[in-house]
Amino acid sequence: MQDMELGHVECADCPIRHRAVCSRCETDELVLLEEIKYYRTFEAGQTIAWTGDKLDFVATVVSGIATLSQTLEDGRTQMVGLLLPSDFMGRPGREMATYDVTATTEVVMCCFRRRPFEELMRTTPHIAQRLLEMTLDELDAAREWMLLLGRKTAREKIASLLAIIARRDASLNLSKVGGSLEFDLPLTREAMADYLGLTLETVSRQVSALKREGVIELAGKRHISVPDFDRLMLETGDDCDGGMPV
Amino acid sequence: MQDMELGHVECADCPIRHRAVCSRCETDELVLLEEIKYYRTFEAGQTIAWTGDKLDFVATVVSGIATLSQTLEDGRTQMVGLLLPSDFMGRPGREMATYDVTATTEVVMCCFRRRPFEELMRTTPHIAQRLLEMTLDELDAAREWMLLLGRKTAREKIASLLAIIARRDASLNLSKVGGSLEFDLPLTREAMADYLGLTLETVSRQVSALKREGVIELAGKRHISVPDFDRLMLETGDDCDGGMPV
DNA sequence: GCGCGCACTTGATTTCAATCAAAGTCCTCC
DNA sequence: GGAGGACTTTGATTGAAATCAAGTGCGCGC
Repeated sequence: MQDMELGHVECADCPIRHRAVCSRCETDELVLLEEIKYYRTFEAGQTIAWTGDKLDFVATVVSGIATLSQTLEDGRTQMVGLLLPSDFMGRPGREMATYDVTATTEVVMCCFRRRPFEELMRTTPHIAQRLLEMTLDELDAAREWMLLLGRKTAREKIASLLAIIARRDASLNLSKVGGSLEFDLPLTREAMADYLGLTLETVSRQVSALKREGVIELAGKRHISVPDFDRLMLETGDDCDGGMPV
Repeated sequence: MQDMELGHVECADCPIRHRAVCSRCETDELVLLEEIKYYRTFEAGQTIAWTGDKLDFVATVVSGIATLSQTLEDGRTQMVGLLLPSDFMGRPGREMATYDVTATTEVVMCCFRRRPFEELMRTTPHIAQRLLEMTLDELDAAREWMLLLGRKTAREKIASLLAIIARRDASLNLSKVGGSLEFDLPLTREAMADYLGLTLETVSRQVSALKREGVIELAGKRHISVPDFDRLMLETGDDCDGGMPV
């Protein structure tokens, strides 16, 4: 039960910590959460919720990757969020899903029934504050993505996505080897395109270009290694003050 | 003191209601808020905060329009949010501004000193819940904007922006005349471009095109009237189920 | 009134990414 | 092992918006 300062709580059975829950009042909450929680598994490609569906639970991603996306009338789609392990899904106080939620890999979720969870929120003030913090983080991420979608070139978009996944992966898996980072892309070229506001052909071309120029190395289609993270960051167009991950 | 169900609270002096505050416990809060509030006026074009600045207040926009924007190293900028009257600005629990905040018109803000406001949040649980709701709304708006930035054409972007401003303006000012809506654009062509991820020339061209085709009418550069809102909505690419404003 | 500056418009050209089209690679299931 | 299909790459061409470059119109101060 370490890392309590971070506001995480380790669940009895889940391998990940639930960020939605406040550390200051953890004991009572854990007891309550244990009572209302259950697990669900979604297979790769399965739709977890369509926009407008009634969702009777909120959940934390335990493993796997899910995406949030929106679609225009004529079928153009834009991914608006990515759910990685430890991310929270669902809106206390909102019954309807606001986006299409899809499992891109097999996804295991630790679900909490909506009503009791909302009750818990009402009686445990810190939970709302914790959710507020998390939502503010999501909002920051969404706005950073707006900058990417509105102003970055295709190459910068790809580099940014790779940098984000690399950083996230490094902090979760500690897979850093020497100065290089390795990870498996959890997304198809099409999903990357939907996330970046590009076509899959453009994604493929830019990935090839980054490979050709030695910014990244590819083993197979999906396994990527980044020999020099700073070099990759240079391609993102961002301020590079963020520094190395981990 | 009507509209209490909406979670608004009417402030003694402000012409607008503060959405940040919960209606259920309004009396105590109002007393406290009165004690820690003060007004600030920013002139058109003035920067309210730069990214990274320490902000010792949170605030509600009373009048005028402010923008939130982010910038890449080489100066490309993307607006990531628009603050209209009654919108809330600032992050409880976060000292630093995450974006550049700029007044595009003269802006009057009703400010609350940070420390007492955060204290109020701690002692009044409903405030965190109210802020959570508002932040979720902002997140939805940001994600809708991601769809616009990533997948819409220039024409659709312009139509979407005009529809949003028209709808918002109609609900605030009840300026609907017959079947048509009229409003003044609060943004320059350049600001519109920054919001939509376009250049100002493209904005100008597309506005001209919509005018030429009778979708909108222009009086001067900034005064717009929309003879048929549904016609405008057709140009946005969205589902048109949202219907007429007001 | 006149000139100045700013916001905006319009035109010509270029460019980056989309689109259209055809292979190539890898994996699974017979 | 080989056929089929999903995913990916690459090439040729098109097209939408950016860029470069003049202009216009309007308000304001002198």
